[in-house]
Amino acid sequence: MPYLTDTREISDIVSEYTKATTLWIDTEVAEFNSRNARLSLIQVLDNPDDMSGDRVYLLDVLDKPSLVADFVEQIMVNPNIEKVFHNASFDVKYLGSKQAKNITCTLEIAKKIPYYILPVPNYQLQTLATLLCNFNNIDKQEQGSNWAQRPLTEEQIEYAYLDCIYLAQIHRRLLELQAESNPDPAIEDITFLNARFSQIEAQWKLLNSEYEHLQERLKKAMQAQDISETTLYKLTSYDRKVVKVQFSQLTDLVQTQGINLDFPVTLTQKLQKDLGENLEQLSVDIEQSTSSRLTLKNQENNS
DNA sequence: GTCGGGGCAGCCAATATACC
DNA sequence: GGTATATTGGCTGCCCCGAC
Repeated sequence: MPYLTDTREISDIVSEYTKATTLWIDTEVAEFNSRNARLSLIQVLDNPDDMSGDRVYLLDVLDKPSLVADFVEQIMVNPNIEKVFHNASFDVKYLGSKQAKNITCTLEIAKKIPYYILPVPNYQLQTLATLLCNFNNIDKQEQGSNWAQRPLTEEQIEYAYLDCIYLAQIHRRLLELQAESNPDPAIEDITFLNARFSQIEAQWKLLNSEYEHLQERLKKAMQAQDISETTLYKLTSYDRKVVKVQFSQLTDLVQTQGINLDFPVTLTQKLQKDLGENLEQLSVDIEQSTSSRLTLKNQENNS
């Protein structure tokens, strides 16, 4: 886990990375909760098979904006290099934001995989590393540590390089699960899907009806007994506000005040009926769409 | 043909979740 | 604490279906 602080050495390795096709990247941000938030470290792994950490380079970029700009220009903006992050939007915000191209986010991949294929309580890097890749004893205490201090502690450096290792391993497993959860519809086994779907539908109806019923009963009971929290659940409520005005009053105001206000209004079937033949005087925009649904066939006709 | 209920989808505001 | 995105729950519109 080479830890580079020398500007020249960092520039050299960044130049090397321009030849890569995929990089697994994490960052540490100093004073993240202030207006002075700035990059402290950029950790880069260029070989996902490395578990030793030898291929994870820690680039110390604290208060070296020209190095960060160089990294953005050579790596982040380059569409030929895939950059893999966990919760990419957070890191990318400090690394070129919208200019960044070819970004992969393991958090987004994970969330798109159905729960039954990836049953995890949350999608934190630590959780995925433990449950998906069998890493144990992961310490996330350093996450909130002082990344503005120099020198960094051994624990901070250890934490920083391990995150890249976890990231690459999680990414690999997620790609496998993603492939499993996205079969080509053209070659799916419809007989199998029919059987499995009808099999779990019966169980689902039974379980779901109890689930929804219990949820309603629990909510009502907690409200009635004025209990906002149990050992397992908390009940929150909020006031919603909907502001309404008569359509005629709104149009009058817009006309008399000369307000620039124009937007499409959905003409519901009722409105269309109310407008009658007047509808023909309007240049309406019609959006067509097709929706499909699956219904159980009548079992009597099915025999 | 009309009416009403149920299922589904879309919209919106509030809230939760990731990261450091 | 900042920020982007997803989720949740209420509301509404639309369609289908059964009853009359």
